[in-house]
Amino acid sequence: MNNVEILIVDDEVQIRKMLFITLQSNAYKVSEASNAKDAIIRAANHPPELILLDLGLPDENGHIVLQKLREWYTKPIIILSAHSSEEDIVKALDNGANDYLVKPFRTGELLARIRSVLRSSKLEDESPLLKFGDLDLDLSSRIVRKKEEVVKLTSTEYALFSLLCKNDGKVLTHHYLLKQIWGPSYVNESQYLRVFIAQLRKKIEDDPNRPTHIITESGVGYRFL
Amino acid sequence: MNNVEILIVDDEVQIRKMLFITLQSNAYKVSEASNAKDAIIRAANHPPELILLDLGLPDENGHIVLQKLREWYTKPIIILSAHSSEEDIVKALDNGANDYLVKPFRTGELLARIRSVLRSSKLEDESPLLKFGDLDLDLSSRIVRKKEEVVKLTSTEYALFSLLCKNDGKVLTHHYLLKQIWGPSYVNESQYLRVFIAQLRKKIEDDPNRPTHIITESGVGYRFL
DNA sequence: CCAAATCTTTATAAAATCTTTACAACTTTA
DNA sequence: TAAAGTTGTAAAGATTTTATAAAGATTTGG
Repeated sequence: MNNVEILIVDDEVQIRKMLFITLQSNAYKVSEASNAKDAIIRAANHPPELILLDLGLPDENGHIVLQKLREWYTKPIIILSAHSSEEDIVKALDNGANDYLVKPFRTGELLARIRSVLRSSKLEDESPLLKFGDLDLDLSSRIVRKKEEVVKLTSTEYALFSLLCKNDGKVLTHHYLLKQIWGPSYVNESQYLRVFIAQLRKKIEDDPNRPTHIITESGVGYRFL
Repeated sequence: MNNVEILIVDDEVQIRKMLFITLQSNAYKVSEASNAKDAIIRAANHPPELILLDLGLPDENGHIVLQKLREWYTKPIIILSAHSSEEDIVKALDNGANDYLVKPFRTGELLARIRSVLRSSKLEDESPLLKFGDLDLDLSSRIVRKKEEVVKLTSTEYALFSLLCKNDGKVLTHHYLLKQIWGPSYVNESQYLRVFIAQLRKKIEDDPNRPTHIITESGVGYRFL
């Protein structure tokens, strides 16, 4: 489950069911509405990341529903419609729809279009943040924190630290670390590693003499916890 | 003329001509490329607001062209293709295309889809006033203030400053900054960056010798706070 | 066209980082 | 537990990277 919620708005039960299964099996969180009124209430109460909107609703014209939603809802809306007339398509897009798919559509294409609009609507919300006890590593902004305090690392120290973090729990061999950080021709320069591990421990361990994060596996390599 | 520039990439002269007329009569500024190489050069030299990309180019596979563009080009790309297979559509959308239209398409729909992607791409970078301590940046009027006083920046200085502001907190690499500000062929001219960073610091830092806003990440790049 | 502004290039100083050395401390193994 | 092998640490030296000023080249605006 990637925690992205999608609201399906369609009056036909079979289509809702089909969409529900498709989306859920692709790790989306799904909610449903079968008419315009319900759709607007649900969207308002618990705004989803994306709305799939059928234009042919029983209680209100789909274009009106779209306009009402767009008065305040800024996230993507994809139209699903049985009508393929240019007039409908242009009107929907100009009313703020992000995409328009004509029924029947191919599920692969629907999923790709969902990924596409979600991608471009994604501002900066998710920065992959790794947490290890009192240590945080933000990969996108390249920031390491210890107890909320930013720790200043040189580029080599950061490369080593992030590599250890990305493989937390695993033992990384000297050979592997040297190859990844310094390159294949440095695989025998174990002393580099010792110097940099010591520097890292000084910066991130409470007591560098009794490390709890960077563990030595004698004769093999290091492990990050 | 609304000053929005669109780059048409298609090898067929008739289609280019048709698109040119359609777009120009709808107040877009239009440039053209008839092959992959030319397209990439044009997009790099003078990045348009949107690219219409035909997948069937003579000199290179369209999907590859799309990938190459997406390495650095962040604005919308709409694919125009004679192929309607689900495989092509999904692949293009997952490679970063914002929309996919199958030829022959209706011009009204094309224009509506152009408006749609331009609209959502505009939403992203519109946060009128950015504030960072004693610094203000108004993106729409291009005005920078330090303690209410307007700071006069040259266009290159402004480009650099606003790029840093828009990514505050993150480390931006030399490579990235050079590519964004000066273009892909300047990625090794690190000295430019040093000169302009120094000029910016003179203008916006209280003490340029002890910068608090533009932070050097040695060996990597710069970070704005 | 000229003058001012801006950008590019060069030179050099300063700072930060990396590499190497020497030796101390720890682990493993017999 | 002693010897051998491995790892840790500090600090000096070497190298790389960055900062800055200023001169030359180019562009821009009047």
